[in-house]
Amino acid sequence: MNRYDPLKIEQKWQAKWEADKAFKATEIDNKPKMFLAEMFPYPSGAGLHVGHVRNFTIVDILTRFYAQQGLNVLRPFGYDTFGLPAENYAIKTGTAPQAVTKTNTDNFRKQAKRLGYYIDWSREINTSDPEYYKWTQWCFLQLYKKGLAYQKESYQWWCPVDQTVLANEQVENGKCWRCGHEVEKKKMKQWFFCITEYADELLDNIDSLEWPERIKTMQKNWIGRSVGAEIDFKVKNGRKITVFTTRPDTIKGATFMVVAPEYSGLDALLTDDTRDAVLKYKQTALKKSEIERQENKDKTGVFTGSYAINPATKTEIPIWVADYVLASYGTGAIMAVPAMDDRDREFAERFNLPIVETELVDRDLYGTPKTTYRMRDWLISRQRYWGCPIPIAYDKAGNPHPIPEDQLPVTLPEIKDYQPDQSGRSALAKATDWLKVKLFNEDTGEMEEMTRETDTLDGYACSSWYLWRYASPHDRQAAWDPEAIKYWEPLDYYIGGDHAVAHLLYVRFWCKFFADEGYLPFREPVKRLLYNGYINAPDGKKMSKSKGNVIDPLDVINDGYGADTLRTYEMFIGPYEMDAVWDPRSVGGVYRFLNRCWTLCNDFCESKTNSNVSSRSSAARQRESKRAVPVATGDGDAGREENSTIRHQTIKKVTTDIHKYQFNTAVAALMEYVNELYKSGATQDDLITLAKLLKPFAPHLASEMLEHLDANDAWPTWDNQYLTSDTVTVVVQVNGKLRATLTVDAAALDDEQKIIDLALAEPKIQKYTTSGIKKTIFIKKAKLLNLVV
RNA sequence: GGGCGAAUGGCGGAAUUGGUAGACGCGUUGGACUCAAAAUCCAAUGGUAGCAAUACCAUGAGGGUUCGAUUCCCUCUUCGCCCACCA
Repeated sequence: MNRYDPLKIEQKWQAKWEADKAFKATEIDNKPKMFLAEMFPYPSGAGLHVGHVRNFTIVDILTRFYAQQGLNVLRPFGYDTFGLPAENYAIKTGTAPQAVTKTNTDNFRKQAKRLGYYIDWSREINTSDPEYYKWTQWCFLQLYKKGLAYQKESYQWWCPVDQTVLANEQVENGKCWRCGHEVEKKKMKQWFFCITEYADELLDNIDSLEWPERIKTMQKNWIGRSVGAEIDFKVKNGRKITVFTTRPDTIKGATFMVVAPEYSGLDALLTDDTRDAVLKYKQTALKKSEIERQENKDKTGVFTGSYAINPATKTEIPIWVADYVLASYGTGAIMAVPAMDDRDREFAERFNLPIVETELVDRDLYGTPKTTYRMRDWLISRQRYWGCPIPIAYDKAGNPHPIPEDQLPVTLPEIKDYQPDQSGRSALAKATDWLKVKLFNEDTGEMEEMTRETDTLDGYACSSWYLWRYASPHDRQAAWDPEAIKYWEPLDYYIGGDHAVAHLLYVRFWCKFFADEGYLPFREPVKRLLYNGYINAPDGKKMSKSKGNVIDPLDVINDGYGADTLRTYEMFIGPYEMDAVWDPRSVGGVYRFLNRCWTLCNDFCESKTNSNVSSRSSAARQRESKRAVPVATGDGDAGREENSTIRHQTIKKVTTDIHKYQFNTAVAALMEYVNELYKSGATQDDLITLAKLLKPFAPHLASEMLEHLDANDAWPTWDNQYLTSDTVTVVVQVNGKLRATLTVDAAALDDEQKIIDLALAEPKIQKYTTSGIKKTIFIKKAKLLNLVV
């Protein structure tokens, strides 16, 4: 007898898949397509972790499920390789990020193959490959041409450790998302993408997406649309202050105004008496870290010395400066209505400002309707080396000029010292030869030596279009091929457990932009999004190197469990969208299940061979009769009809569960099936069905079984006629409590009176019905009778 | 402070257009096989009482609707996530 040897089986099939290029998608086909992808990983030096395996396995199950159903499936793979970890490693060790990236992607590829994933390896992409980032730069230039990539000088989040600015989305609780250090505000000229241009559409389309509600809500919160009005307040010195408010109807209660410390018109409001105090306040406010602002919400502020006229009441109201008003939201100035707004009231009470009850006026009486958003434009400059160079150069006057498209890519120069220079610029500033570029200056009409931009693009820019690159990953003529796009896109399934807001918002933004430019025939890039939960360590805590509680998936495989057990276990661990805790002992349970599948198949094949040999020794026969696993053979076998029911039940359960992404209960159904086959004996049909249903989860073992059984992997279908049985169990309740069950012919369900009579004939029921029956309730669908006494 | 979600045996989790609560797995206990162990196989396994049939209790707590509630409604507790001085 052959033991289940996962390592041997998996090696065999992985070699075969590799040699056959088994998972290559058909380019463009008449067949219906199915395009699936995980959120491509950042290939760290540590290799795949169990979270990757959970994510990739969900994609793999759906991919294989649809492949077995005969669809033309595309499941490519890629690496998000630009970013700080590789660069910081380069600074520390002097190893080029290019080399580190090569090592890490090679390792990721090897490990993904070791897990048996259905990946079209001919479509691998890598964001730091010049062939790829050439087109990232092309995308930038399209946005630039339309004025949606622009430069602006303003206060930005700056991480002093990583020496770079950060997008709003990359500041978490006042700290850098990468290194965790507190961020500061720094006034800098930076590049932005004008995502706010699409704010309304990004918000309005959310409801139409087949995405988890949680993610949709997070995106809505992030965009944060407020509908209100802008109102001009005349200042006594002849200027005006425009405020944004969602409650223009409360204007009569506006008893003072407040501007942010960074408010651009602040200086003009100051008087000689107030100037020193206000400037001192401004300085303190700018130095305050985000953390400090969050911890101390006591209102602070100072009077500017100026007054404005409330256009509704015509009264003079004082203008204050306070840091509870944000420069970056609305106009950076507010009308304060302490009678209506808690923050204004708190401020008024703190500084003894008047609070007057207000009667409401018509919303449009004093202002013009205006909508603002919480979302800001996307800051894309990074003062780092290991990123996609921004294809811009500056002339002598400092004006930016785009690098012509035919000169792309602007490749990263190879350098020796990756440390950013101390002036707040990336290490690229030190690549003196690379910095110089001769370009035609359209302003002067002459060729001119210009200086390249030394900022690189936020990594999120590189991942904002890779889903379209997958359609034609090696296209040298264009970022993506319109014909391939038309066939494959949009993405049918996108699966991940991170990037709920930033990445998923950016991809949607670029999609709408390129749709407007005529490059994409759709406005939403991702039809269905699945968001899987984390896997925590056996101690219930988050896995981390420092805590020493990391489970390495490759260790699990190499300990002898194999990839099939690892994959199936991670699906069985719980609902895919919930966080889960790794339980080493439960891994063994899944291994036992696969072992039982193997044993059933192996015993069946052996007994089939043996039954053709008439000269079996009686000892061999005796040995066999002691074996606990019965094997049903031949069409006339008694177990056959019985198995048809559970076989078809299992097909239905597994198929519908996969459609509902309930992978854990699909595995449970397969376990039940195997348990039943152990009891009643397995026919060839049973085993083929089992292998086919098992294949998305444990593809190596299932392939081996199908080979032994001489069968293909076409997804089985169920026949409803096998799902009904001749007899049914009817539940009999008294006052809603289970008191007895009846076994009756299925036909009897149509005869309510007969069921009642049968129930009343039961001694167990009679015990409870001596006082007479008030009412009977029979639910045919639930096969349930309730007697009310 | 606002929003969303969750709470079921010793553990992970099943089951909801309201209809047999605890599928499946882990763990535990007993047994078979073995010189022995591992592996494998079989059986039992929510709690309390009982030899048993069985009875009562039980889905975070308390109310409500209903013939019937893990499922629907109200109040509360705890935990998780998101947003948070956004005018």
